[in-house]
Amino acid sequence: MATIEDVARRAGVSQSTVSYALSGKRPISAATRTRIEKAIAELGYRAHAGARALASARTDVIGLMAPLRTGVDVNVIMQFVAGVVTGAGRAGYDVLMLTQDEGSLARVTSSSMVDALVVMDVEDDDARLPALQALRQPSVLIGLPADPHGLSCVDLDFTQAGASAVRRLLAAGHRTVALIGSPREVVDRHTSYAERMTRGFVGACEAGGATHLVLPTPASAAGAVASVDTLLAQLPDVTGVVVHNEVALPHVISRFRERGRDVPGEVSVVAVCPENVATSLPVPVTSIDIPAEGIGQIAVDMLTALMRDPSMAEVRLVSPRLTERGSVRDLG
Amino acid sequence: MATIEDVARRAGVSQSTVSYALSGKRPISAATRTRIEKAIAELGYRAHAGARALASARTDVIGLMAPLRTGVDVNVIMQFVAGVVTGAGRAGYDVLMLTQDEGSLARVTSSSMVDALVVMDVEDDDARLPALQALRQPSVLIGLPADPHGLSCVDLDFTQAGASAVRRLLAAGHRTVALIGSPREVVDRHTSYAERMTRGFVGACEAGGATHLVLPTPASAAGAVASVDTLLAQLPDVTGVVVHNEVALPHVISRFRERGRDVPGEVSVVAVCPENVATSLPVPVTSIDIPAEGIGQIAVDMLTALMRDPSMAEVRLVSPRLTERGSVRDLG
DNA sequence: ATGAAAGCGCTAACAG
DNA sequence: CTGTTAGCGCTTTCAT
Repeated sequence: MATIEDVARRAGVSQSTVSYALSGKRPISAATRTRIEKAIAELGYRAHAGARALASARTDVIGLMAPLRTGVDVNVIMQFVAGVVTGAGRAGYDVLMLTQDEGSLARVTSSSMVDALVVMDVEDDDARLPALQALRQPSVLIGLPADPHGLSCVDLDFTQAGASAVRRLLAAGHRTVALIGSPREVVDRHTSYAERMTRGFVGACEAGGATHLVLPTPASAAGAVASVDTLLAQLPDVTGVVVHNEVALPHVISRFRERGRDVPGEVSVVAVCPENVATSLPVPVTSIDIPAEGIGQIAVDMLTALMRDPSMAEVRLVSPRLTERGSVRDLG
Repeated sequence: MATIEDVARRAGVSQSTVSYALSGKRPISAATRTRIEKAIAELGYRAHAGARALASARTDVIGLMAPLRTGVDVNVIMQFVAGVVTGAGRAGYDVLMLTQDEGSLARVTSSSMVDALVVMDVEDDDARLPALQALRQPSVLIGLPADPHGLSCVDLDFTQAGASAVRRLLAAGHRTVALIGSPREVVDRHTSYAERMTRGFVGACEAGGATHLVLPTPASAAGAVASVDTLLAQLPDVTGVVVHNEVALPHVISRFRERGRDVPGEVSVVAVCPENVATSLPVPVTSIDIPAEGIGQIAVDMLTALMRDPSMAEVRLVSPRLTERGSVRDLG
């Protein structure tokens, strides 16, 4: 591998001139710049990342802690990851994947492997928050803990999403509604989005005087079937359902039909899921989009802002937008 | 951040002694070792990754090129990624996520950001192969190109899987069968697993004298419905179906039922998908498991072997295993 | 506008 | 068993 010294020699300049030509941190005459660029091209030179990191105390790498575990919706996760990776690429960063364990956080930060962190799957009272806050490197959470500890956060406003879905059903005249939500294990570890979704749902139901039921549901066809059956047993006159469980969604709809309740004839459905899921079902479903890829990119933007100015911490909640696709029937 | 020199001073030894104590590359007396460990603990010392990489020419980072694009099955992808990340963690490596573009490959290798590479979503005649082969860093492909170019490869033996699924149906007396396969765009770019699956399927059908049809199918409910309808139109007396499309699978089954063909009463199904997908459907499905996570880990094992001895290149095809779950009916 | 040179923190030869 | 020291390749002052 060619070094910066090889380039300098070939271009007939000093190392520092090459370095400055590369970084643009001081003016270089057009003639010199041309010779340097030529030498770089001829040698196929690329700065050694380790050497650069050692000298500059920057790695241009972002750590990404993503839940590679079950229960969470892999499809949504992948979209977040894709957003972070492409956003990072655009900003000149690479992405180091970290596992969920506490140890990897300390390891990559204290060995200076990463300049910053994106943390997903945040719990309401997340154990990692104090550690993150104490770090030299800035971090952005995808999710919203009960107490952000001064950390930057970004997420869809799930409270609003839950409320908005309910209000859509109420406006259509529905008075008995249910939430088919995240799997029990996700709820049990107080994952931020599940809590907020439930709060928004319940709050709007109570405000609107609607009879309601919340059903944590496994991310599987069998789980969806079981939840629908439970729902029909406990709330036989249910007419409106909010589904915040991408895997269950199609099976929820087909189970209602198997049980003789047409969608949207007898039961109206509002989903909270990525747009591509809502549109690729046999029947298009009215939904609130989870703009996962966009949020991933916003997370990176916030991170670069923080690296420029560490005082820029903020909480950003993306407002939900409901798209009509005809799966809600007006009882009016 | 504490440096190795801080540790050395505090322990009353030289830098190199600390370094050797850490690497275990030469014997250290118990007493010294204890003092060093104490100093490390007290200072919370961690070696600077960049400095280490510069001095040792190793980063302990593996690059992972995964398809964050549509068409491929995100669920399966995530399982591969999870396998690579956990396998890497176990072997003492971190994982750098790379996007699919040609450029990122050259960038991370020539700047010495990674020691080795795992490449997913390999196409039959993949454009990246010559570049990979020319690299200083070893690489392992998940998938099997037409010509491996001397590179290491690992994958499920999809040819066998396709053949085995067909033979199961033939053994049960089925004579008219179809393959509901990967999306058109995946097939069109000659993705290795899709090609091999089709070959195995068609080969076994021809060998067994079965009437057959191959239907590339979008990874969506709507796509599944369309494929079933097409199938019933073109091959009305079909009795056996092989499904190699995880997203479509549940919708294929329910569409058959909607069209009056019970599964497995009228139509038998063999799926090729991860085990958790086959078992979490309303009706368990006889399937050939794609051991994605295991293959990801094997890829890392092969990589560490290659780093020890670059001449260890090999192609490993994991033999498919069919698990009965009752979705194939014996026609006697 | 350019050069010389001092580190950045670690590893691994070389020397005992 | 331990210490001394020469780099690894780059960035960035300090000079000019």
